[in-house]
Amino acid sequence: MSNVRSGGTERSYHHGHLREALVDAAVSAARSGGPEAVVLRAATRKAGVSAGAAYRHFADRDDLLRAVALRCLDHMGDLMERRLDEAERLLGPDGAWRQLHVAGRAYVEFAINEPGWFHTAFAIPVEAEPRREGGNRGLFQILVDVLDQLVSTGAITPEARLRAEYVAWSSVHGIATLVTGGSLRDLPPTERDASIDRVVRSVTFQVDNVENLPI
Amino acid sequence: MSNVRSGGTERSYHHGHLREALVDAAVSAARSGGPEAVVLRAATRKAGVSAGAAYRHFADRDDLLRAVALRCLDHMGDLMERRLDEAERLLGPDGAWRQLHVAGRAYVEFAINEPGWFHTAFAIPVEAEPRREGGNRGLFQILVDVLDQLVSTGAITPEARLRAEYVAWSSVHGIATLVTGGSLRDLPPTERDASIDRVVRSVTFQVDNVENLPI
DNA sequence: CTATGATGTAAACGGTGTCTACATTGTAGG
DNA sequence: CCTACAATGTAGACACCGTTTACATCATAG
Repeated sequence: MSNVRSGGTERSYHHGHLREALVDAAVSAARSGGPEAVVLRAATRKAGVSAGAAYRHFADRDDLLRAVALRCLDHMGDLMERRLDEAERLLGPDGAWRQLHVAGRAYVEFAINEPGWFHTAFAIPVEAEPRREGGNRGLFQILVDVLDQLVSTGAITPEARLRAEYVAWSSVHGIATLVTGGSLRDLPPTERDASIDRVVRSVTFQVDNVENLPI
Repeated sequence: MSNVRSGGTERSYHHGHLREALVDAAVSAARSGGPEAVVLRAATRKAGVSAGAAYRHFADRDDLLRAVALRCLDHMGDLMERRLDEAERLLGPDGAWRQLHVAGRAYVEFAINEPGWFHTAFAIPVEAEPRREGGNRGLFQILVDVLDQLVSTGAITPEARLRAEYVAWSSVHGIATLVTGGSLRDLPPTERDASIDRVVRSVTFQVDNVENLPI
């Protein structure tokens, strides 16, 4: 069990932490190259192990990709938790609205600063809600909590709360994907940021209003 | 020039319409398999031609993928034009709002009925606005036109028009990707449809309101 | 009718995911 | 303490992929 000495490259026949080593390598590759950069053989090479060894820990490439996607989602959740913590915590409806806004901005911030990880996070479907390893609640749960607070502070009615997660998530996820590699990928940065701001702000109206449709 | 007789499989040394044949094959594969199913060698095989022949018409695989993506975007534009034509054409603001709604629904309808094509359409960046081959205006232009009508009919103010394409597109594109293969991929169909409806309807408020933000 | 450019072929290269038969090792039970 | 077994890693193969190169065939302009 004591073969992976930090500082020495020697290792016995068994690696010891191969699974993590493979995920580490793949996550690092995905950071710059996105999901396409998650390649089994490259990961085993970086871990100093033969190609077949990977199959002792993953069923196939998609299985590795899923593990990598989970890590990316974790990083994303971490940033969102951090941004929510940093935001001064107003009480009442204004505070709840502010949280929704901060969460949305953090989502897009992550996508822009870590496009490789962002695209990898959504490159493959991942089980509904596998137990979080890290300390964060997970993207969807964060959103749910924020929206619930909107109701409990009286900012919106329970009717408006219905399916509000889909509405909010769609907007933010949409602008994030369009702006990072999507059709809006080469908007001038200032125009890009203004658009993001406009979208994130407009989520308010999507969530708030629920009647009086002109159609 | 007369070697590809419909009905006979014989063909002379030169194919005649190889480029189109390759795109056809790849588009057909993408329909069921998405962008991953666009593979050069498979396309050449289906066209009855050697692998290298593809490089007389495409610089590399991505070049073929781009051509396929263009065709997918075309199909998408066709559906949207059709749905807009079918919708009874009210005059004034109500008609303009209705057009926006119909366009949004058609976008998501295409994504759900042709997920392979939908994902392929956005799998690779395609030049800003390459001249449309087909009869349709292209996704972005359709959206722009619809939004412009919102202004000209007095449905919204010119200030609300600013960057409205990003707002509307984000919502619709977001729900479309989340629901087809994304994190919302296995929502029960009725819940899924209700969510889509909620999102598309809420675009109205995003576009309409532009002030009085609670934050 | 012939030279030339366009188009297709054959064969090879390195890379990939995946499988199978085998080698090594940690460890639980005698 | 030893040994059988389960876990883990290796070597080598297979089929497939994208891409390149040298060559073959053909349509057509002059």
